[in-house]
Amino acid sequence: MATPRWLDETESRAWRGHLRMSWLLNAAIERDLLRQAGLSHADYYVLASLSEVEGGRLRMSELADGILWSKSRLSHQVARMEARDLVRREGCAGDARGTFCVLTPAGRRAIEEAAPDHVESVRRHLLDVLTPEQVEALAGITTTVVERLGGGAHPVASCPVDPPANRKSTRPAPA
Amino acid sequence: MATPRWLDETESRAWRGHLRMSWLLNAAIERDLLRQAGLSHADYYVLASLSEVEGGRLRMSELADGILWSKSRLSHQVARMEARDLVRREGCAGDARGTFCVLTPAGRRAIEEAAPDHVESVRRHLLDVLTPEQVEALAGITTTVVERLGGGAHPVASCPVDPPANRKSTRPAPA
DNA sequence: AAAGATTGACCAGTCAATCTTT
DNA sequence: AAAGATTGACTGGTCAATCTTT
Repeated sequence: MATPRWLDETESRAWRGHLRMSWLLNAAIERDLLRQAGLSHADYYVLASLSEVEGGRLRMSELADGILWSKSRLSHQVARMEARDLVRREGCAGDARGTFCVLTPAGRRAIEEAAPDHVESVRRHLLDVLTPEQVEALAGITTTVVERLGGGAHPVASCPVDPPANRKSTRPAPA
Repeated sequence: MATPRWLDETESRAWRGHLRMSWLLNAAIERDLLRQAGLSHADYYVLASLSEVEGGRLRMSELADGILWSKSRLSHQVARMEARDLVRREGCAGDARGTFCVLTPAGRRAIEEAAPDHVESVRRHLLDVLTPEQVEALAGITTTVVERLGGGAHPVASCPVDPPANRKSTRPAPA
């Protein structure tokens, strides 16, 4: 086995920095979300995904693929959310194996109320701290890495972290 | 409440990209580490931190601060690792409240064997996929964000993800 | 047998309570 | 009372097994 190519100083800052940043960023945003909206990040992912599609309904597997979760994890999560009346499960006509996960009115309300603060939180902790060039660089970096890691198979319902519905809303495209 | 400033396309790519990248990267590296060395990422953090300090020993609180964990989490983790003979706990002369976490010979061996593959893994999934400019940009971005998030209070024992000891080793500075 | 989904047992992490030493 | 650390109960996630429909 050849002698390993250890990380140089910049590489080390990039890797360790990434680890710390992920950890701290996640903690900060989770904290904000919980305090302001009573939602976990996981809740938000699910609600946001549903809010972005026509009818607020998605097959369990589509939803799971979209947010890169295992079916099992999603089942557990949805069970809990169902108990809180944020989503509801419905059988799937045509393919009796399938199950739809559907946004309830309360779920819709929850995500729409949560979104503005959440976006603000993401800005405060990440985007507004960086220069526009850095934001662009981050977009490029993550796109490249994600493609390589096979997350390139893009999510059915786009990603989970957006503001609410892009559809019926009168809001400017929130992307 | 003012109308929220939704994310534009680049911002959205940066934020969602970060989320996906973190998730996928963590999964890939954890998988490699487990397969190649039988260690979890958490194990690696602890072992790496210890391997980087004189004597392979650190107070529990210092160790916890270094890797941004709660004392509670570290206690549980160390208890499990102690059972596997990777670390050992020792009382602290002088301050009887304190506890040292000490690398065992087996623990030292484990981290030293794991490190080369781990570094290779980090390169394969992240660093080698990026241009040198991107690596530098990532270092800059993460440094900025981490400082803002207060993780700026730098770790006592540096960060957790390095190759083994920088000290007695004959290796070129790996950090 | 494969796809869609759920379940239960188990493991890891969090939170609040506790204990000891300073 | 504060600092250092541990413990136990609870929550969330993983893995393997299961069940139904295709």
